[in-house]
Amino acid sequence: MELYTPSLIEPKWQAYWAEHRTFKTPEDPKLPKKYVLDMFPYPSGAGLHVGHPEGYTATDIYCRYMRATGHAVLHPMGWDAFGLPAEQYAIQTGTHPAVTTQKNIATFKRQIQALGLSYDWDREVDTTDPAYVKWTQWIFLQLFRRGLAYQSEKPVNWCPALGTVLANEEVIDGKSERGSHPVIRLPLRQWMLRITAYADRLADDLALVEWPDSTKTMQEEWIGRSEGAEVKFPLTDGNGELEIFTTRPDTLFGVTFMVIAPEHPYVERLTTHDQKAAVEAYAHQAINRSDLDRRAAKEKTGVFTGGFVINPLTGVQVPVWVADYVMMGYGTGAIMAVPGHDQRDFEFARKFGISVVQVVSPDGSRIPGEMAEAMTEEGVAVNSGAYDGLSTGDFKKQVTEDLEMSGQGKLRVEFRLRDWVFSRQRYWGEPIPIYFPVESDGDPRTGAPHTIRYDLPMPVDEFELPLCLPELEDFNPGEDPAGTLARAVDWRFFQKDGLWYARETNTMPQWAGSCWYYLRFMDPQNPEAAWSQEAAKRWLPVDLYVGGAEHAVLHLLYARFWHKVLLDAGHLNVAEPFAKLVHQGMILGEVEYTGYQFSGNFVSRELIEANPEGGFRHKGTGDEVEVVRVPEDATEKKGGNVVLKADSSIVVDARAFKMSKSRGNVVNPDEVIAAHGADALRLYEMFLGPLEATKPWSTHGIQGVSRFLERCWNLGQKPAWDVRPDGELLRLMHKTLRKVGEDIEALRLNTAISAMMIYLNELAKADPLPREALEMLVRMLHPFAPHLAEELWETLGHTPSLQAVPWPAFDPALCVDEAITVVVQVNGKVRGRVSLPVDASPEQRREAALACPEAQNFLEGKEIVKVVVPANGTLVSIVVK
RNA sequence: GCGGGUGUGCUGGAACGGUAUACAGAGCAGACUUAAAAUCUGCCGGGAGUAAUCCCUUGUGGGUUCGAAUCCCACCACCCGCACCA
Repeated sequence: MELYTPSLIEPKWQAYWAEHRTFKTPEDPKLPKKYVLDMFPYPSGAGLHVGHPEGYTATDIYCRYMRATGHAVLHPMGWDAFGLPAEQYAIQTGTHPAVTTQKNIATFKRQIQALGLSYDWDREVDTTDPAYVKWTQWIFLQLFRRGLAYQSEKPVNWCPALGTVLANEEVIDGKSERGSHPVIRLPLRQWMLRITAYADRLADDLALVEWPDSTKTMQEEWIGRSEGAEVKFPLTDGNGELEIFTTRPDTLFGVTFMVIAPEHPYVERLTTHDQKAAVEAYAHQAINRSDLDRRAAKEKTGVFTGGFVINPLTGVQVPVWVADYVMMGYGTGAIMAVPGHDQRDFEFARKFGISVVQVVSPDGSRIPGEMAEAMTEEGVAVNSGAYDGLSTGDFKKQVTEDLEMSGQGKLRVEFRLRDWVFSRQRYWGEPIPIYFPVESDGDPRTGAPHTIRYDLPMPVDEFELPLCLPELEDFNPGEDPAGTLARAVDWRFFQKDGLWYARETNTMPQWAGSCWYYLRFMDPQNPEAAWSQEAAKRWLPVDLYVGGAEHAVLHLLYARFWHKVLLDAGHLNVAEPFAKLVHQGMILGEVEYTGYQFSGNFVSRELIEANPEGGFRHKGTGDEVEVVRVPEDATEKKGGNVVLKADSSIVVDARAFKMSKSRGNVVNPDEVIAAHGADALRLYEMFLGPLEATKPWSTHGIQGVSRFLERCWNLGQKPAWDVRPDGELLRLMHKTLRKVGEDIEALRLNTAISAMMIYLNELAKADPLPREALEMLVRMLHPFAPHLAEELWETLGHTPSLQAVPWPAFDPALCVDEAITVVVQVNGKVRGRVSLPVDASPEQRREAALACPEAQNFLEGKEIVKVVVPANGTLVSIVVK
């Protein structure tokens, strides 16, 4: 008998599929379509990770099943290939990022192909390919023409030493996280995309898609729609008014002060002479604090401006303060403060001794004396003049109408979502296809004095696209905030009709390419357009999109935004790009056991706490303790804890961690394939648990599926006979067919595999082995372990490919057992079982249950109160007293 | 702090409100073998009992129900997201 040797059969079938274009997307328009998409990877230098094949295998199984059930399947793969690591590597080594990128793509592609994934490789796209960049830039121009791409001078964290803009997370105490270089808040010219113009539709249309609720919620919260009122508070000098936004206009009678952001344009106007020095010092200090610092501050800070405004409803003069808990970027950058009913305002009032007034009550009664805490819930108005007694909801509606009538306010909807900063001062990204006139006395390339008119952006003509990156020797960002490309003067400056122009030197962020790759896949080679109308009509929306939850907001929100813009521009026909979304869970490293030691002696887990400065310490003594790895076989489970075998009073930690290079717990798919084969890796990752769950990898666990595949192989080598399967085996075969099909459709791949294992266990006992029953196993196994299935199919005397064989149908009549076992419960406890024919009536079940001998002991001498016979249940419940 | 999720044998996990622990892994025992590996067979939540059998068990405590891992309430632990958003 031949041995199961994955290393022989897997390359054979991979070559067969490639040669025969087995997974080419069918053109036949009569077939129902399925567009199944994986989030394409960034081809990093580290190569594929076992996390990648998880989602890819799930969609592969789904696609192979869908092809076998008569669907035209579009299942493409490509590369999200612009990005920082290749550029960092270029800075260090001088290797052009394009070279590194192509090398990494080749590795990724080899690894993905070694998994036997059924992609239509004729549709491969690479975001760095000029033929792709051309259309990314074309989409940018669509945005620009529609006024959705604009420039702004937004203050950003600029680090001159590192020559780049840093994210807020990368700035600690005003210094760069790496190297502690000073970071300054610099207003830098940036390209922005007006995603806020689509905020409403991005929130509303979440109702149209079948996505995990958690992801929908995250997007909703990110967009942060809130309805409220804009209210105008006139300045006491009669010279204008301070506009605020509030979601609680019903608390207008409780306003005891106002707060404006340090950046607010009215700061100067409202500040009195006496307060000028204090306000200026505070504002200067606050503006230079990074957002992170501002957030980390526990205590409220602020300064009184000396100025007052008038409450439009009460006519009372209200003092105006400057405080950094109010931000310029949201609403109007100014608030009415109601300390009685807002936690932040309450804290501020407490600190600065401002009075607190109650204007909402749970039941209409007033709290005697000072309020001890802010009451933020809704209720009934008190202390609010003519509005007293109104519920919060009615009050809001009424007062908003009243303010609108008198021109003092109006309904307003605010979003937390901000416009998208779309430019990067980096090399390895798509150039933004914009140029500007240059006022110059000579050749600006040779240093002639010149002024770039950034206020007059001009789009590059479409026929000139793609606008490619210039060649550079040095990829270092340098000190010029205009970006790396500013140094490529021959590329940057050009002459047209005797006038000088300068190209935009910022590039697009990595998100750009991934915003529309699913569209290019529909028509990837089209030289005339980014995609054809026919392709869009045929394939959109994506029916199933599988990828990590880490993209829940950013990528998925950006892509939806571009999609809607392109829809409005008439290039698309469906409102949402991704009809159904599934996040595969993370695969963690192998479980690790860690103990804590102080001067060589183990200390039990419960005596340890995290040290605020990092590391761990003894709770009692405060001594720093050492974290040590403990081998698994030195531990055992006791009670709810894992303890040392040597000393069961020492509790240790047992948990799995995210795979990371630094932890050294990364599992390399190449090694797993070499040891067990791609089919085993595929099957193992699917068998591990539900697709969406976070699961730890276990080296032992792969043995189980490996054995299963081997047993399938061995069975396939045994002589099969042309006898019809019958009896229990036949019924099990049909039940398994049904379950496997249903489970694949619902992506419950772990339970589909266990159903096949059960079927195999039964099939292996059959003697003689019925050919049909064996062939069904091979056909069911095909989406999961395609190499093995193709090989067995050929061994059984069939012509490849198994992919062309339709999915076998099950017979519902054979999916039920011949006899049913009815469980007899007495007072909710199982007391016996009776066997009855399938078609036994409820009355027969009831009688049989009451006659059940084992149950008699529990019925004797008792009064039967009730007998429950559930409609389609295999159970009878007897209640006695 | 707010929002969401998860909690089941030694481990990964299974279970339309209806026989909890399917299917695997690890472990133990046996067969085959000179031996080991591989393979095959059996056992495998805890407790009591010679046994038939009984009692307990799905993070903890309540509730709804003939019946709860599943539904409801409170709490605990862990994970993820957001975090002065007016």
